[in-house]
Amino acid sequence: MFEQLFKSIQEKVTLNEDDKEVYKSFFIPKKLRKKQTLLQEGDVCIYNAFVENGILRSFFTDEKGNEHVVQFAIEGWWITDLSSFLTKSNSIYTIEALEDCELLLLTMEAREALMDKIPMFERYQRLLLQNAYIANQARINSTLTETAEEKYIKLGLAYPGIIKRVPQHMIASYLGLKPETVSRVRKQINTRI
Amino acid sequence: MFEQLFKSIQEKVTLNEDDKEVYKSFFIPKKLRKKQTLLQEGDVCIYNAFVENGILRSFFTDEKGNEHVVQFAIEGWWITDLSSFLTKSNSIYTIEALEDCELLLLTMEAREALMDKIPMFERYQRLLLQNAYIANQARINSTLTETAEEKYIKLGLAYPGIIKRVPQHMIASYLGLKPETVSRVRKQINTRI
DNA sequence: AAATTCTATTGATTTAAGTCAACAGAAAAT
DNA sequence: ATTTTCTGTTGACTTAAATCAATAGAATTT
Repeated sequence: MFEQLFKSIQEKVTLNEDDKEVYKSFFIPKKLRKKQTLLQEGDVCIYNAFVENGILRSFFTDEKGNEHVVQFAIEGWWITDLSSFLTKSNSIYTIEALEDCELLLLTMEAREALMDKIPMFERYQRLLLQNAYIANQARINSTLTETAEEKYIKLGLAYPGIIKRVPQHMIASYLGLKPETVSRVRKQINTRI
Repeated sequence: MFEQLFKSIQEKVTLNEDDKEVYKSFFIPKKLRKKQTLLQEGDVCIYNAFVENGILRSFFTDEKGNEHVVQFAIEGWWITDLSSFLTKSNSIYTIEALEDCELLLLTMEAREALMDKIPMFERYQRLLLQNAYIANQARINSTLTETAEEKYIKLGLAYPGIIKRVPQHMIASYLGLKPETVSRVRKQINTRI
């Protein structure tokens, strides 16, 4: 159950056997069936979730009633509404399992206690946040400069696993495109090969 | 010279008089004239800059030769290319003064030493990063859901100081719009009043 | 003071992506 | 097994914003 988590931590900071037991005592294992939610729009996001297995998305609904996918998270990734989690404000996002999932959950209290006990965990968290910030910056640049086709191709290159496992209309939503547009982009790409 | 910095720190964490002297010894004061750059595309970004006075922008140039404004920074804000700064990679961004500026610069070594000496500075930095991450998330959502007019109006509401001090075509660039579009949006808004 | 560059506006036209609608195979639910 | 829902495709048409081009006042530079 903790393989992916320890792998992720070891990629960024040192991790010894004693630490592992501490980690095990702070995370809450949780299974989620496909279509079940970890967070509902309007609720406070009380968990920072690590994905051991499966895939989830976070999304919000705009005033016109359209859903917008904000993030996908597969094995080895974290997912939460950071704003709601940190400030205990009501979330505008829903986090939903797209497949059956195995998660490891961390409450704010557990997170802080863990940072106290294992300083390297604080560094790990900071590195994650830095990477997430840089990735978001790249995503903004992408939406501002690329055509529909470029966006789709780059996503496929960066995260082939996600494009294969997620319905196409959710990929479209993540890219800020309509399903019809993604369908046409794919057709276009295929006829060029 | 340090008023804005101390004000910013005090808004987030505790700050005593001894700390102030430590801070003063680590930051490098730097004046920049309008149009001078703190970072040139292709160079490694070796400074994390705090703006005491003035206004700057960071931007990049895409393959088609179009400039895209990534960030503005006014008094009390930080600006850097975080990716280049952290990984010592060559930056794709240029950081340029839009007015004469007074900056306080922090090298990576000074930043780490400061975090060592003043643990509260690490917390302050983490809080800044969290806020920046949340703001970027909101910006992504905005570009995916809002019309040109909504983007312009919201920017004006959120940062009236920036819209007043920066040429309109840079506002357009920041919003992912063309100058002509912003001009038309403004006309539209005015005729409705 | 004159020349040059920068900035913003407006009009005419184009275009990338959106919208609306119909269809059909795949997957899930009963 | 057979409805029902989900998912992806395609065609016809619309639209928001981009593009191209001309203009002119403001700000800088010389």
